[in-house]
Amino acid sequence: MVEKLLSDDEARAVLKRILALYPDAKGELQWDSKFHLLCAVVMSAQTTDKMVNRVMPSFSRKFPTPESLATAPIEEIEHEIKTIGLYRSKAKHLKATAEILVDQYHSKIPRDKKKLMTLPGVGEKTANVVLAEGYGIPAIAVDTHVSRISKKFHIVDQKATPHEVEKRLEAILPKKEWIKTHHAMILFGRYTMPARAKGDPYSYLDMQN
DNA sequence: ATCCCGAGGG
DNA sequence: CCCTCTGGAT
Repeated sequence: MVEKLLSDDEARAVLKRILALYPDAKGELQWDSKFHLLCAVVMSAQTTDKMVNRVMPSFSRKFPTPESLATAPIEEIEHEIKTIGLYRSKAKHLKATAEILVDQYHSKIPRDKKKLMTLPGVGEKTANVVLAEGYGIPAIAVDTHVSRISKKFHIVDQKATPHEVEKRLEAILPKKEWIKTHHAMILFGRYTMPARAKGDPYSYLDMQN
């Protein structure tokens, strides 16, 4: 069967309504430096940010700088983040990323999407979060919520990749709206229309179909 | 396509 | 018990 996608205007109307529900949405990850922001976002894969926030204070004290993380024993890093899941690969990626930051970037966090994406554990979604949250650079990070919401409302095809979702959203929204719409979609997906939500998606928008 | 993986909610 | 959580590497 053929899937009917929303027009640009229809998609904008849905997104505008989501934004109206969460006009002041912001990222909920807690961080005190761009380095710790990067670490927190790497950790947040397939994990709630509540769990990440729970380990970040101790993590940040133990590993205040890229140098301290790069030289730490892998077991020590694993121990700090064990409760967030996927901890072995995340610990390995975090240490390797810290080593690259020290060796190639003077321990600074690159302000560049392609450079960010060369870091172990950093893909397009993570890079976009760091750019948007850390540097205020317009970007739409496509996570499970953004992807799910975009598909439920047929803003994109059901088999669209995260990259395709990102390009579609960026094409229909003015850059000024990218970051706040992204945040609104996250909170809408987390609190209003979670993965187990059933029935007509528009009923969650309080909007006529 | 498969693996990584603990914690929380239903 | 089963599903999901601001994914990325192989």
